[in-house]
Amino acid sequence: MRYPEYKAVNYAEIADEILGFWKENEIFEKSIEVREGHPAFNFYEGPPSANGTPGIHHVMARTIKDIFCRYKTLRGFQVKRKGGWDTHGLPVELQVEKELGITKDDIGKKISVAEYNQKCREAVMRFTDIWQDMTDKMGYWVDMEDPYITYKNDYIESVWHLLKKLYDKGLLYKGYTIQPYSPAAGTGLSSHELNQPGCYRDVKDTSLTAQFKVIKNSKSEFLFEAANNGEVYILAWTTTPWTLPSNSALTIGKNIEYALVKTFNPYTFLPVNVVLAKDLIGKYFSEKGKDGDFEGFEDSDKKTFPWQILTTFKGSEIDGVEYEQLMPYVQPKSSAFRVIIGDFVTTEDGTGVVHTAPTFGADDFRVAQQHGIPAIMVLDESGKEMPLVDRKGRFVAEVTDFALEYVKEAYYTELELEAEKVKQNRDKYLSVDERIAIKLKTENKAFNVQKFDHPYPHCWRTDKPVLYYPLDSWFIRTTAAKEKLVELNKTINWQPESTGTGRFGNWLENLVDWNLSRSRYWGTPLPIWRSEDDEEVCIGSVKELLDSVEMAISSGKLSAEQLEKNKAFLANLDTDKFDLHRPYVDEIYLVSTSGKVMVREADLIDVWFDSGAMPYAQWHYPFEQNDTFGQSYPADFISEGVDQTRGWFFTLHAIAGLLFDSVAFKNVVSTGLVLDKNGNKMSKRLGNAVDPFDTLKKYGADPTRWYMITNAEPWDNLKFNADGIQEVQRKFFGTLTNTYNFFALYANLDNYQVEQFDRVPKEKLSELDRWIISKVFTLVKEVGEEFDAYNPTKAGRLIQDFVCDDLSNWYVRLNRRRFWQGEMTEDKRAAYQTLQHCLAAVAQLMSPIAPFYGDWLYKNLTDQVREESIEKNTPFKHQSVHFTEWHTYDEFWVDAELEEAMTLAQNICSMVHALRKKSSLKVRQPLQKILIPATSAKVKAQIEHITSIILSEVNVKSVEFLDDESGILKKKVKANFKALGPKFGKDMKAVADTIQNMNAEELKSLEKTGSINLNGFELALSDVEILTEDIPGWLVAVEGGITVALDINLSEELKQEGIARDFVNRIQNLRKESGFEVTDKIAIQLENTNEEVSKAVNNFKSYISTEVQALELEITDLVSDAVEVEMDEIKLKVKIVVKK
RNA sequence: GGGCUUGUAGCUCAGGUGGUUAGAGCGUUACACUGAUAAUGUAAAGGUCCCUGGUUCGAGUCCAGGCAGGCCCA
Repeated sequence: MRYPEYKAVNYAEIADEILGFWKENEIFEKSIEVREGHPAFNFYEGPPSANGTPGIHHVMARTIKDIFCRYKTLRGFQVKRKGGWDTHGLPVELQVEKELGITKDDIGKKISVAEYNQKCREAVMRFTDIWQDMTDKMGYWVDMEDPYITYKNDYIESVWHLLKKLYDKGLLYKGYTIQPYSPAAGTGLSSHELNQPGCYRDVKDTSLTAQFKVIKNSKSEFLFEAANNGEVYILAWTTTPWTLPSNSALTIGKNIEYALVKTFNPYTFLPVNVVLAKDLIGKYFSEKGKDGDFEGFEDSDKKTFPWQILTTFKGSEIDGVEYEQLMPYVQPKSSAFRVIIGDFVTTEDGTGVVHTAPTFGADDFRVAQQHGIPAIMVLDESGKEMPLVDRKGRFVAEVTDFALEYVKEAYYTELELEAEKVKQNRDKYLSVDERIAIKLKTENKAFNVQKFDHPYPHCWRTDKPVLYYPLDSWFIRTTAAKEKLVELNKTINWQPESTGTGRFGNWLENLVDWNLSRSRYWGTPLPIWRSEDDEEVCIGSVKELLDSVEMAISSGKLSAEQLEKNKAFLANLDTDKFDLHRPYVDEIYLVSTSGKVMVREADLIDVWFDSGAMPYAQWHYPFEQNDTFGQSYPADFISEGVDQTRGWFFTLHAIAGLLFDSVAFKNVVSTGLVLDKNGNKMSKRLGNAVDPFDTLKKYGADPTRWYMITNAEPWDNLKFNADGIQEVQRKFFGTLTNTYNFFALYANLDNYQVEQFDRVPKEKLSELDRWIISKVFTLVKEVGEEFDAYNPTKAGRLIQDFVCDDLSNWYVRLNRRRFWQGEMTEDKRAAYQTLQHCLAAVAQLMSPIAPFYGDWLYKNLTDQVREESIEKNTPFKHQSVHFTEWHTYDEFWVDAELEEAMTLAQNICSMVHALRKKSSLKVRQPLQKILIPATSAKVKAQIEHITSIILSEVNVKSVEFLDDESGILKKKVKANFKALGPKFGKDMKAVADTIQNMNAEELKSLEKTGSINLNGFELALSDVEILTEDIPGWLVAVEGGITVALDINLSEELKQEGIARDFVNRIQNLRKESGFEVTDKIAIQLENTNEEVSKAVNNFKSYISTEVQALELEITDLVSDAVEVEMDEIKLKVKIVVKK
């Protein structure tokens, strides 16, 4: 047997078998070797973290990566893919803490930093085996033998090198971010700590709506005009009045509707004009006072405040309007006090205007930075900038009225409160907030003051309220390169495009500096050492570090203990204890040029920097393998989830743009989420997560991959439903396997072997052969285009449609006879060659998506000619489909006319089937003819080409064309709106009516001359569609401009043939039931029970005999041991025996 | 709250540049085929194209505003 035949296939077993073949023969390694010397296609693997087990979404993500790497290999590129592991970061720490039952506070107490980090190091690689296993089983090719690992010293060294380069360019600096801070504990809190239960508590604070006085200039003029040159104020609300001395901007929403309202200040009763969001007017003004009496207010009881809307406008119209500083204790360094636009402004409470103090709010800080607004700062005793509140939570001396007072009452002890009360000379202590409110009220700067209940975060250690406070942080000055990053992004091919222009593009447009600092333990340490006098050094390599340590040791400036620590560090050099992590690097003491001791800045860096550094650090650039780096940079292709847009995609882009003036990747596919079948997010907690191993085992990798890719475009979310995989199995893989089996069955019987040289020439192929080959070439072209455009979904769907519709359902079905009948003729060889060609092409085209099955199919088809092919250097010389070169595209074989004609044939057959159905004429009953009105010479010619196909498919004797002159045709005319639209526009209805009512004469004239003028409309032939229909006495179907009429009259001859065919059918069934071999010859005896049947059998004796391979066919009066067979209403008695 | 994205048949999805009758597969129902047969074919039923406005002779498609789901950010 040349071609393996399969009874039932199990796709998981195929995958296992091929996986074994790959491993044994090192197919992956060879797929790279065979492209040695070819151009490289660079792929970067985004490192997963192995501290958790892989999920089904990883199968999805990795399938995408695999597809394009395999595709590019087929296209002749060498595609190296180095794997990697992301090993640092908070999730690892949290996992370790959970396992050890400790919290961050215990680190350094219950467990040493060294032990803790050791635990992290172990935990993070714990599941690598499982990952490896999944990688194998899903058929993802990536080099896991020699992956990059972000915690390795070499990797860290490369990261340090990059940081140093940034430092040298002045792009790495120490600044601050606004973080939750507990003045009582003197420490910052992570958002994780803030989310502990019980941290948010309801408190009653003084809330204040302040009046910010607008300065009149060109931007604000329209407000003053509307206010008749009265004073204009912008209202802004805050629950933290103590931040008002630090105000430097007002933030509004660009699309929010604001109003200018004329009224009186409720405390000073002075006339004012105030700006606030229109939707919030109801919160400040009573309905009673609307358009009230302004004149009489002075003399009224002043309980009802009249108000009136003077004008309304969008936020964008007051963008940039300037105002006077509200509490001018400290002046900013540059121009401030402007209205700016922010995306976080709401109209849920307040005034729709946010008082912005960059030192005390994260939003405030960000939006101020984006708009170049300075923070209000003072200098401390050492000359460093600090906010108006110190680290203990007290106002600085410059805020004279409240100097050294705590901004929150809760920070005072009982005793201190008592003392303050005395100092204030009041019955009751009034908080800073309350006294600020009083002060502003008297200055005509407060519009509303009231108590306000709201949840506020508290420190879990001290139970005292938290402040949002600027804390030291290291930053990368990404804003300095914003323009460049935006420009570079425009050269990247994003799939889908909207992620690049929208999500990523907008992110770049609103870029803020990258906060690199993390106050943690397990991560890449920031390689910066600082002295107390702010002398600092950034270390860019291990050698530099060692040199610096040596210098420090010999400087004589270190204490005995420091000296000892340094020596201990050096002692570990060249041992496996040498480690660039904490705590070891913390125990290194360097000495500055001026002779001061420098200690390491305690921060770790953002893990995203680790992964963004992989193009360089994976090769230990620039310390090793600089050539490899150079050749593999930048990446041609990367792919990760869309959630990485601001993660890995950004960090790759930022580092490349800042340091290398380059993109890091040229093409990127961002993939959507894998949801459960109901569209819910998968989570282990909810138990709706799909286990990838179960899925791969149950359905096989190929159908799973195929399903994921063809069901939805990868950037859409996928509703994962295993039923869908089953459908793919049945529909696509089942059909393809059947088609192969069909080929194998007959090829083996005929002893047919793939012919690579002696191809039957094109002109000797049948129409169907030429058609399917034309289809294959078209398919090759289109699939290639889709893969090139990084759209695997469309590629897969094209392949699937070809296999199911064109190859199996049309080509094979219509050609079965050629395979099973007769000797090996040229025509039969042509059929084998054609089918083999199609199957081999499909094996290759599908192999990027279904790598196991593609290889399996390829091997089944070609293993037998491997040696000969190697000898003669032909395409099938390759051991695996993954080494082959992409199917050539040759116009010579493409015949668009024929493809069109065949579509016509398919439509006509479908219509005839429908007609038969209507009159219950089964296909076995031959009919005399079909009539097709030939509306054009072209259609007629096309149909003539494929007549025989139609006739045999629908079992009709002949096709006749009807031409115009016959007079049988009734024509109908329809408007062609597409053509008429541009010509007649508004008159469309009238024109359509005119066309509808055209009479036969007019239509004839239009057809003859090509134009006609009706009701003043000049119509061309192309402006209408002419249809024919209704042929009296015939069954007629009309579809897409083609009309088919079926003659349903049955002659005696046709009836008999129908019976003969039925008879053949029953005999074939009998053969099969009796278990005869396909090749067995038989003898038939039929009992003469029905005259009509006997007559038909007699008349069609030779036809029947050929069909059922009967050597004898006898009709007798009595057949012993006959079997009873039903044929419609007739009961037959027949007997068949094998005849040797 | 902002950015991006999705919404078409019971389910999963197609529907360049607007064109009057919106398609496919699965599922359902009916029928057919029976030398690919634990396959296969044909047909039918099934639609408020998320909603409301607008532009247009004409909107699933373009515009505006909503609603609902998702992701990221806050």
